[in-house]
Amino acid sequence: MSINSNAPSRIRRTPEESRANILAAAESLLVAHGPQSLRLADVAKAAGVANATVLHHFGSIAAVHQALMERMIADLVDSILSVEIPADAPLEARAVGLKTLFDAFETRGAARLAAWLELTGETGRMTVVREAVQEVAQKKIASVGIPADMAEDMILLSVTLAVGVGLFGRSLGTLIGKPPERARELALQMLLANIQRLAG
Amino acid sequence: MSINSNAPSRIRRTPEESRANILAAAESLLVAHGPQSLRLADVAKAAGVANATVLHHFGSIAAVHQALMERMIADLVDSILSVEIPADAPLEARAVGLKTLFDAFETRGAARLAAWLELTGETGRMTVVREAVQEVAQKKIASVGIPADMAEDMILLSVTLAVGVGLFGRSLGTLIGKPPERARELALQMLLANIQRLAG
DNA sequence: AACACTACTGACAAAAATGTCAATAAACAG
DNA sequence: CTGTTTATTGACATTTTTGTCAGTAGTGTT
Repeated sequence: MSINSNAPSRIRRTPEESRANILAAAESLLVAHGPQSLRLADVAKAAGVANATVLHHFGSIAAVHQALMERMIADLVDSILSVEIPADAPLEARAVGLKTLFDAFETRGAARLAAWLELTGETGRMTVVREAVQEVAQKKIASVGIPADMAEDMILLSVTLAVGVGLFGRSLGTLIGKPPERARELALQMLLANIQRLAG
Repeated sequence: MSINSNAPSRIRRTPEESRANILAAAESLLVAHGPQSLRLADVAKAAGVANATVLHHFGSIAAVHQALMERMIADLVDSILSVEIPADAPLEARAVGLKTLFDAFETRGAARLAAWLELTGETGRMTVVREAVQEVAQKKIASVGIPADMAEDMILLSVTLAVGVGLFGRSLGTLIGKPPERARELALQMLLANIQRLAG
């Protein structure tokens, strides 16, 4: 009846794999249960390793938090920079680009990351995001003929709204008896109409 | 040299005063330093009482959290219900009403409360808000001639955006090199333009 | 096969946070 | 002034969470 009699009693990973595994577990905990569930024991359990293993790779639970913030911010910056706006089709193209940006922030993970950073006062960590946003504003949106200044305003507005939608859209929608995606729909409609009003 | 020789060495309050004092301290902690600073010792220190005093009045620190949520939600509901829309002046009146609603949620305290509830999964507590929102949608906005359905959409959108602004507006604005109030300005502009587009 | 390296772990120690309790003192009634 | 009530508190106990350490077990090398 012995199954896998020669299976290793421990999984041994490279340090990079281990760190990645632990951070992935922590991220899903953050998204599913909030920051208060990022305790050492919870993270270790979710990652399927012993408490001591987490400390072996990160030194402290606070270091896990920091690494998680940085990892999620890096992901966010990547998706911001992936915004592409073809130079030919004018208005629809802008809409698509802004929608990509919106999507990047409206992701449950990103919205919760932002809330976490804000509530813990770690806003300073997001300076990386600033550079990404400015690059998109200047190089990509401006190339379509919108002044960088106005582009930055649009992005500021989009991101604020996107995070709001990502954090509260679903629960707020169902709270007042609407389908969960309603807030998202309305937000995108308003945002696109706003582009037309300002730049159209 | 003895100053106030017969001053009481302890302050003795009524139970209601004590609870109010503690909750006020907790609220300012929440707004200034986030939910993770709502520890027993921190709350007691901020309120100027001993740890045991907090427990005497609330039984547990979790009960303090619950009471704080309920108090802040009640305040929020009050300010929602204070939305008044005079029946005569049509469009500007709608704008003023929506702005009041926006302000109620954009308050730093309310936005942080919402984020706190969301991150801790206590969304269910906000059913009281639902009733307030629906009352405003039906009785007050609808009386100006906008269908309750559309009014609810507008409110959903306003609240989502307002919370986003309240939470991230300032730090996000300064992050990308704008004045801190910029996000708020832009949000209100867009919201009002949206009213005109849909109902004007 | 023997060895070195180190990721991994359980058992334990330390620290932090929460909660208990008996004693104290403010307010008030008689 | 005396007694009763109870909000308040310091000292202590308990629980929770984090961190340490010495030993174990995979993986690659000789």
